[in-house]
Amino acid sequence: MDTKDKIKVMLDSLQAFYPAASLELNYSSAFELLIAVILSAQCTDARVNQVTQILFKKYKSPQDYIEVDLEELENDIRPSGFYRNKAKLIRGCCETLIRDYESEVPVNIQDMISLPGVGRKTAAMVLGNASAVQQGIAVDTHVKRVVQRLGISPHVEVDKIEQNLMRLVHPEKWTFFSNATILFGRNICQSRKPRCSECPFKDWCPSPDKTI
DNA sequence: CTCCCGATAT
DNA sequence: ATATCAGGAG
Repeated sequence: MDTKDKIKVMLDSLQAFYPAASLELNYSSAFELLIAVILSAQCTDARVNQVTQILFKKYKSPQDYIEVDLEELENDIRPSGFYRNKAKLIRGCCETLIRDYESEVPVNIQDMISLPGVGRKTAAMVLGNASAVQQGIAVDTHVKRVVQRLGISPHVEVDKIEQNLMRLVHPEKWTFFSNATILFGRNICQSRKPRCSECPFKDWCPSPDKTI
């Protein structure tokens, strides 16, 4: 089966499995999602939601994040891990939003990745889910693992994998593909103990039983 | 490439 | 004990 067919089969199955694939992060604006995605690095959604439930009541705007002491912000996001890094990134991000973007989250990917703490994965995820703008495919650890196992992209660099996927998937489906593949990677094609017997692609997957 | 960080699954 | 979890910066 060639790569194009794999993508086609994949999209069909994912539509059936996850007809309305969405994120499991809680947010009520592009700005909140931006903060949530920054916090989600190397951290589960459940924990991020736990943190943001309190955080979003206290911090409503970019200004709110730069007015408190850095230590206070660190303390407020501590359970998400990497809290010193993340606090600094959030501060820098909010400062840039205020200075260059009138406190609004940009709606194109070039502007997004200019923000401290925002790479293509975060940018694509925020744009696709909160701003309904599909300018990239969020290649996170799940998407990377799934497409590697399925033999869809030979690359190991996420940027190259993304470029590859953007050629293979119609732009209107970029966000769906990303969201659904992440769910699939979390629920079926897991990193540690993949549930290959339940996988709709087991007949042609070149990496049966967790070889990657 | 390393570092940042802590909780949880295995 | 150790690998991993919705990464990105230096």
